[in-house]
Amino acid sequence: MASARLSKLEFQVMEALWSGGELSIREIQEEIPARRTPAYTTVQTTVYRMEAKGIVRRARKVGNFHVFEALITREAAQRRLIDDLLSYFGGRSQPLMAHLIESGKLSLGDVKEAEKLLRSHRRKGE
Amino acid sequence: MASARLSKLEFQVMEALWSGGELSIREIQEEIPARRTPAYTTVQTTVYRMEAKGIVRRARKVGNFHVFEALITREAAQRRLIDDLLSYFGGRSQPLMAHLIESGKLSLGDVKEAEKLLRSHRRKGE
DNA sequence: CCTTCTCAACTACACTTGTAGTAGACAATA
DNA sequence: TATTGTCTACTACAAGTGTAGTTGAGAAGG
Repeated sequence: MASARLSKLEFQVMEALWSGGELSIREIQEEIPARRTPAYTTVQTTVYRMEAKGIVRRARKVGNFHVFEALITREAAQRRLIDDLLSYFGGRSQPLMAHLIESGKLSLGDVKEAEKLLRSHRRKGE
Repeated sequence: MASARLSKLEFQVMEALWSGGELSIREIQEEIPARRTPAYTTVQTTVYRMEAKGIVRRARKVGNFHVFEALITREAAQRRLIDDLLSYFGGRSQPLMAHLIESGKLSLGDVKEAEKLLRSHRRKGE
């Protein structure tokens, strides 16, 4: 139940559910923004597998179709993703930062904002 | 040739090669810091697959064993890893930063250093 | 009511990755 | 030289994931 590692497609399914609340397979499929949209049954298989893993659940049945809902939060999933990445770097975030900066993916504004966030976070304790 | 996605174990193999230069399978295996060290043949299989993918190469033969070397740089591999992660966040690094801060993985010192790095990076242009 | 559409449920398959065993060649050593 | 250890090369296999087809049931529309 902790959080579970999500594959790319699974993450996209979750993204749809986090944004859209309770959705049918069809709705999830339509929500997936991929250039090449996966077939309905591809999404269906993935959702079923996620159900087996306990990361989504059938919320209710509407007519002849089911409506699914997320069982883990976006924050937990994102954190898991990041922790996995960090494990490649021995848990240190410095190499990560360095790369973001070098490849121009981090602006001075981003850093400023991070700093502000960090200060307020520290004020709150923990 | 670009960079290729590396799995965890593959990354550990590369880590050994990046640090140690040219190594035999045995040496790579011994270098892998995992709590539970994989069997010799597990490492061997992985290295062979990496060879097929063109990310390592047999540098030379010493006695009856081969010595392998890395064909991609640590920087390229790390960048690929990070880009893959960012693709989960729509390419934006802000959510990443926020998580790092919230989970206490980013200190004020880290941010300060990032800022410094960013400024000097910008001075150099690009 | 008959036809058509849409789902659910199941099955299938290929590829990647972690995992490791086996057979045979070769080297080192007693 | 006979024995023992170490490598290479090959084979095997299960889990996870992306991919999608088939079959049958039920809804919707004419």
